[in-house]
Amino acid sequence: MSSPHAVLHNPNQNHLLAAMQDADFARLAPHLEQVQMRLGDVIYDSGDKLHHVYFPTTAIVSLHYLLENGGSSEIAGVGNEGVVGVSLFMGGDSTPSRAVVQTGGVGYRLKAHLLMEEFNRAGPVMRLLLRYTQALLTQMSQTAVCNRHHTVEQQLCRWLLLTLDRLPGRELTMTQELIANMLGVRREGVTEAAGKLQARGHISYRRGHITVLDRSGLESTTCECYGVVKKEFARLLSDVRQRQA
Amino acid sequence: MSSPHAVLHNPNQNHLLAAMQDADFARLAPHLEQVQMRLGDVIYDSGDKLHHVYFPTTAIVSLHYLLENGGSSEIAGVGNEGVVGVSLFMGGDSTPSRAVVQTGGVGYRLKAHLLMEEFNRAGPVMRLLLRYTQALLTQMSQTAVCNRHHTVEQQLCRWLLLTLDRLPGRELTMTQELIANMLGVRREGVTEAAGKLQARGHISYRRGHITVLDRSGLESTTCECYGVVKKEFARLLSDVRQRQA
DNA sequence: GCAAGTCGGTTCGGTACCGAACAGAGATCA
DNA sequence: TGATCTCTGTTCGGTACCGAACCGACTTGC
Repeated sequence: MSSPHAVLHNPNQNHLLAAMQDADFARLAPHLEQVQMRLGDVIYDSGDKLHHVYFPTTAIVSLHYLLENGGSSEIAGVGNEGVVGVSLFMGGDSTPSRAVVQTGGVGYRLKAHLLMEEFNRAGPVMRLLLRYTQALLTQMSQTAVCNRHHTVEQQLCRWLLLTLDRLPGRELTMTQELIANMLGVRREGVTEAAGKLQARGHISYRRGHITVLDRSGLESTTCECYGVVKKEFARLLSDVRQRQA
Repeated sequence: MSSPHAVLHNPNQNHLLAAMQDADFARLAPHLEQVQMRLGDVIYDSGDKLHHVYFPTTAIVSLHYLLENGGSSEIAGVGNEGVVGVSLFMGGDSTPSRAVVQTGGVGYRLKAHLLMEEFNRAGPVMRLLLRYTQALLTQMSQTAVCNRHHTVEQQLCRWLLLTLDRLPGRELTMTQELIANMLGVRREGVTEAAGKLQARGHISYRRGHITVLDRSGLESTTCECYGVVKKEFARLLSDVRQRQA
């Protein structure tokens, strides 16, 4: 913490790390390694053995699945509310999915065996990580239902809101092509949906930059899935104490 | 185990129970309560506090999500390979989903606080349950991707195969209407897909009874999702020791 | 053996999304 | 300034699935 910029990037910007009790955090802190996570970086690929877990602060990571025929879909997203690599402590060393950086930024990583040592104390840190995993599980199942039943426009709103919640401002850097990959639809579908949202004054965008003008407009257009996920995250992780940076 | 039928219904028919070490199982066994699980029974509903966990042996339970507009989808299925109620030990007392009996049969239930006592020993039982949850997580994410990218026919094959794997014979008692609810599609879609499968000689059916005639035919028609889920379950739960009944 | 209920087959029009292709506008860099 | 690349807008035909409706066949129970 001797860097003059330490206050700008701090592990406590990650909600899980901030929620740990001081004694627990103190054990881990010396081993937290700040990493730049660049757009497109593959944190781990399908079947990879995990060597680290990542606690994003300003970065956002997308958990993806790539099909044999080239199609893909986002299964869940992980930002400063969570951790990338839950399969490590769940006991499978790997998953059939892939984790890609969706919004560049900073995160903190921890060597796998150090996290496992902490997890195996079977104390508050373990319970926190399991509660987070439960919330992740809700996000995944909601995605499954949403993919089946809701329109591209609704899903786009859901995705924008979930992403916005993980960012400080109200602008996101993201092309329609990339969003299409996330949602598992064609780019044209995103263009059309985004066009409608812009026409209604909910967002404005230009070449890879989307600005949310009317958040409540998005909330009224999206499906119930956004609210369910948010509520479940709040329910499961609300009681956590937040250490200040 | 004094009943003459004890050998017909035994907790060890559930793979998780059978995989426990003798000492662990011995602690739980006296508290395992055999229950008849009837088609349509709601094990728990969205938001319900869990009082028991259920280890199905011959029954199959479907984890469902019911949308505001009446639509629904299966998120995952649980048979003799698993346990219903993972959110208990994951630390949320409830989930936003619902668990419904999809195929009637027998299961064994355990009071919530007894499972938690065992889980909190942080030993092999905990690790087993977490590994199972990881496999469940794979099933859910695969469902999400499958819903987006694959045809009703492929998904029907996936569903038939996964259900078949949990049953002793090759016949399942299930109307097309119920299957449609599982997959989150219209009944007509299931009728059409099932008709094609029957025309090709893969299955035959009549009024609520489906017989699989050519398993490998289904396997060649289904999408990759079936294989991924099966492989992941095998990978995560293969090393378990099976106690004989 | 008849009535009532359940299950499966079929049809029709409508629509959301796909796949491919192309055009223009903004960015980037020589 | 012009060449090139990326990102967005638009079009066209095709298709998988939806929503509603209806009918026949089988099952069950009186």
